[in-house]
Amino acid sequence: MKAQIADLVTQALARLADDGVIETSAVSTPVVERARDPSHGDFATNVAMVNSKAAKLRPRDLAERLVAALPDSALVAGVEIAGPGFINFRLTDNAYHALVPEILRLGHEYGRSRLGAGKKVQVEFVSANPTGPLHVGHGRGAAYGAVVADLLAAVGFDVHREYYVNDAGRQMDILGTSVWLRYLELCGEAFDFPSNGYKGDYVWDIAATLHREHGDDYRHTAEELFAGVPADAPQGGDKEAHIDGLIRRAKDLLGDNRYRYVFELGLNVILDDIRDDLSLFGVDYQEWYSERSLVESGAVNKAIDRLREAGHLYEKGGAWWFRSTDFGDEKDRVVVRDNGQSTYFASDIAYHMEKLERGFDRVIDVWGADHHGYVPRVKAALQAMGGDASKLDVLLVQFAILYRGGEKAQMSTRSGEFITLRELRKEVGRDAARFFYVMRKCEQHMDFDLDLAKSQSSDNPVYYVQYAHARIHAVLRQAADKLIDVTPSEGTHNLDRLVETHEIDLLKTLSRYPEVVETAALNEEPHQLTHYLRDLANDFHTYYNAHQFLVDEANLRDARIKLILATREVLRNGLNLLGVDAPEQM
RNA sequence: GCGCCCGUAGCUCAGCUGGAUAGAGUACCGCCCUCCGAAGGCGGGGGUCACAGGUUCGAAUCCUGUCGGGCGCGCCA
Repeated sequence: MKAQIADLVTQALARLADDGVIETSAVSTPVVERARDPSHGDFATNVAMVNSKAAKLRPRDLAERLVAALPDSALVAGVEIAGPGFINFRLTDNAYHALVPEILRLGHEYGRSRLGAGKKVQVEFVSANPTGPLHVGHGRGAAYGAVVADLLAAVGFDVHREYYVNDAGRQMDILGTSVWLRYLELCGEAFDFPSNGYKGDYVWDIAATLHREHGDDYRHTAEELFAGVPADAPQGGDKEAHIDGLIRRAKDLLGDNRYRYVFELGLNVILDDIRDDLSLFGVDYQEWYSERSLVESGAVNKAIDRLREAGHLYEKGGAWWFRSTDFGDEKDRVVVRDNGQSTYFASDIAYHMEKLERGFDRVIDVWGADHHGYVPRVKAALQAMGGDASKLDVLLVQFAILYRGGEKAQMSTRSGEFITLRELRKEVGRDAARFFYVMRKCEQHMDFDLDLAKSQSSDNPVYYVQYAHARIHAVLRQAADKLIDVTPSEGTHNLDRLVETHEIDLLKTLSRYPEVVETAALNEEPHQLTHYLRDLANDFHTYYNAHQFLVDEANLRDARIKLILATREVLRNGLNLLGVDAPEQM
């Protein structure tokens, strides 16, 4: 609808250009916006003000010339010049009526477009280390990334959702060793658990599985275990040196195969849990990309060699450094440690290079805001390797602070650990969690009110929107009870009966939906959709209160039923994009 | 100290990338079910857009500085 108005303006501009009033080259593409104030009509454009200099006319004079040059359109009921030179368009009711059969015909396609023209976009999100269950901090990134991906798909991009699995590296060794240590405790060995080990209950669970299935096969004595290991922090030592020592002992005592078995047991159990958790949260991926596969395929070493050959590496203190400061980073970064191990950053260089090589037109990373300092070095590496760093966009998601009873609730009361995503889902439900997480723009710190998310009242925006959908179904059920046929008539039949203010307002809101999806997608702003759906639900509830739908007069009833069926369609489409259920009953 | 993000109604937040008189929800007060679900609707009060400059026809929005809050500045990931 907006595009149709913009088209009229473009034609008017072209006419003026033909007449030599303005130079074609100077004409900027017209910006047509929804009028904020109803008294300004439905759409407004500022072209006259923007182009007044190029036309050497005062804005209002140019506006008059433009209005005179506008082609006739059945959509437009009136055009006015207002304020400093705005051109306001008022549409006919018929223009809105025509929308209803279009929405009913398009169904779940209404709001979708081919704007993205099938361009390949990768969205990588969550990518939490598989060293424990997802907690609520990951939840926002999960919900946000999933909706951004779905929005991009809705406007015609070819979207590839990916989870980068950090299954290599020191943290995973710490996990594997933690599992083995808990296993040894189950075998009856007594010792102090390392202060830097993973202490969550889930580690016990994995260890118990190992013990149940393999008895004492993996047992070694505590004395063997701690032989030559530096002291832990509580004993006046260093916790990092202590855990590294234990990892070394685990590898030595178990040998490659058995160590790997324990390591993979821990990895697989946790990864399965994460997959399951995300799937129940309505988050699905096309690919789970393994960091270890990058290491084992040699891609990481290849990336390092490539940087070295291009002269971007230097040796200092036994380590290899990437001169990222050449590309705007604050300081240089280590890619190979003095012990010969490549860093996480080295894997990430290889990974991001590989993303570009896979042929994505655009690569989106969704990261927690605490990683923001990491962005310049990744972009620096891509540049250094000759990649197009502008294809990479990193979207930073701020933390969500949970509140319960007005108090901060970051810790789980039971375990004393961070509240898991699973616990959140159980407490407030998937729909509320998904909706709340994307209600705010990502760079905004968010207060997540658990009590509100749980409440089944109009205060709760999720219920408010879902209720509008359920209410429409209640009307249809009511019609069925009264044996009223609600099959909509063809095309625009009877729609000229929709003349009430509430009806036109609702139609206008319905017409906005494709624009909302488009801007929400292109700006990666799911919150625009949540706000829109609240508006739409509000328009519907207001209408519902003001007018009866199942009236005796068949033609009017048909028109109203068609309108609420169209409303149902848009509510459902919008909620679907958010990963929220559209219930028929509540 | 340096870098990134954020300061808008009592509270939680929008504000369509520079437009017209700054908007919602919530909370507070007052109304509305003989009527399709009151999980709803209507009305009311409430603002120095943190502060100070600058850019221009026009600034909550852009630039600079100050103040306040969050995060980051590892041979961790």
